[in-house]
Amino acid sequence: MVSALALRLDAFTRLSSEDRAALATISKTTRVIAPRRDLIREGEVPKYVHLMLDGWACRYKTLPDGRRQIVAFFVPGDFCDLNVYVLKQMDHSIGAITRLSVSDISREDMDRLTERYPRVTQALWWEALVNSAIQREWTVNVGQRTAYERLAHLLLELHLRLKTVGLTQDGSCDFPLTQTDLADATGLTAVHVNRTLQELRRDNLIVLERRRLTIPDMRSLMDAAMFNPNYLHLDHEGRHLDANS
Amino acid sequence: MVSALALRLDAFTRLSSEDRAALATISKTTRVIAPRRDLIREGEVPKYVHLMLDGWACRYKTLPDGRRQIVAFFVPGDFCDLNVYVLKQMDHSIGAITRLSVSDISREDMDRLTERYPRVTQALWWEALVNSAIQREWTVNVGQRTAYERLAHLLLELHLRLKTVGLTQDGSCDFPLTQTDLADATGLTAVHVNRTLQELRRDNLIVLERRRLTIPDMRSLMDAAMFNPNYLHLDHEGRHLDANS
DNA sequence: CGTCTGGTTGATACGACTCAAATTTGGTGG
DNA sequence: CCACCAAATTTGAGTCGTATCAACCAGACG
Repeated sequence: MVSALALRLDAFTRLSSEDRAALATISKTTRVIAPRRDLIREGEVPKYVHLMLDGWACRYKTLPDGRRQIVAFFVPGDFCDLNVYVLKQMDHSIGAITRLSVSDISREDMDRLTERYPRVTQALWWEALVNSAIQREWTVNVGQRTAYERLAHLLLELHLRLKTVGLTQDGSCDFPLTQTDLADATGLTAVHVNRTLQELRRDNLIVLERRRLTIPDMRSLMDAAMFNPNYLHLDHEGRHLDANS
Repeated sequence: MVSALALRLDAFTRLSSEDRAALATISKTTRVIAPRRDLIREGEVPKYVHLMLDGWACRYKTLPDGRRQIVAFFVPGDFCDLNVYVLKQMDHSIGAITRLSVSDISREDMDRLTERYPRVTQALWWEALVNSAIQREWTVNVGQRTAYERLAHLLLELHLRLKTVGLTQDGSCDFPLTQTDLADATGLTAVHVNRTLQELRRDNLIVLERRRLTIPDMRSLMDAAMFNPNYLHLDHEGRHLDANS
């Protein structure tokens, strides 16, 4: 049995069999979290790197008066918190969207790995830098795009990310986010998200019902969203999937 | 003469004299860039890590129709592009705000350093993770805060960051951004930035004139902005400055 | 001095928000 | 299998924050 960690890292750097053997020795603990529960909260001290095995989660921040912004979504295969490396305390929370299964990797295990296996370090850098790039694109999204473009962009990003981990079937994928989740992620209200999704449906850009998203025509949705996939940096060695089609 | 790189890294990890000696052997080339010129553009291949020695710069992204979002500001002491490490091409551009002087560090020099000096690696991780944290806060800023809070928050962040590198005098600092820059960074229009700055002035929260910013009362401005400095992670070893007062 | 960039002001328009209620969906227990 | 409930979605009406467009002004600079 190949560890989930190895599977993940293998996607973007070429691990040697020695690398893979080393990886198999760690990340044995799998934890299950109920939907809508927090994995960790702002202010707490991070102890583990979390590797998402199944389910969706989000990173979010709240303002003193209760306003909430989701700043990232996590889907299976994502690393949750490289912060453990250096930062003393969490500046945000991580919450489960669906029922979640995660693998907790201790700081010690991480250190042991990276000291000995440069490719693992390389992979972690990739993960951190791509996450930064995604975060930048989100800033652009809420800063410049209209509600219509913004939602189109977010749906596309999630679909593409799911595709790279094999979680799409033709143009469709599971989509457990509520309209309130989408609102918190885009900086819109749930009411406006609702009306805007209706527009996207009317224009035949998306089919979204019963927790399932279908994108009938990737090209048109990309145009509507002004979506440029370059920020996902899918063009690294070890990546076999194509961002388009 | 201590290299700029050493000075920077020393701020958040404790470098040994051996570390410092190694650092002195690199980063000798200093480059000067004219104001409002680009250092590097989206689509180009990153070749160097840039260390900002003097002046201000910004990271920005543009949409096909010309809309522009500034996603980060760089002040002296900041690293511009750790991307060189793994990513194949730039997904954004970096432009000079003022006349700039930067130190270009080649990928090879970086690799040589990090392989031999773990503390340097540690420092780079810190840099990358804090940049991510700042990016998240920017997403919150444009996603949730009103124009008034948003500008207050941005001005505070920049002031605090300048303070940590010794570029403030009591409550004031140089402030070369135009209202158009502020607009691009906050997702507002220049006109609205103008009116909102007037409000902040009227409320005695800021003095901003002739490229100089003064914050008469840090506490009140922080309240107005709902500013929580935790995301800047100033509480690491090696950091002597206090975030408050 | 004329030109240019950055800042300021006014009038008007619109995208997104608010509040409130109705409807649908999905899960649960009898 | 149906009744019930809570959560999620949808609809409507009215408001507001911010955008737009168009001048105008001030200082910097050649």
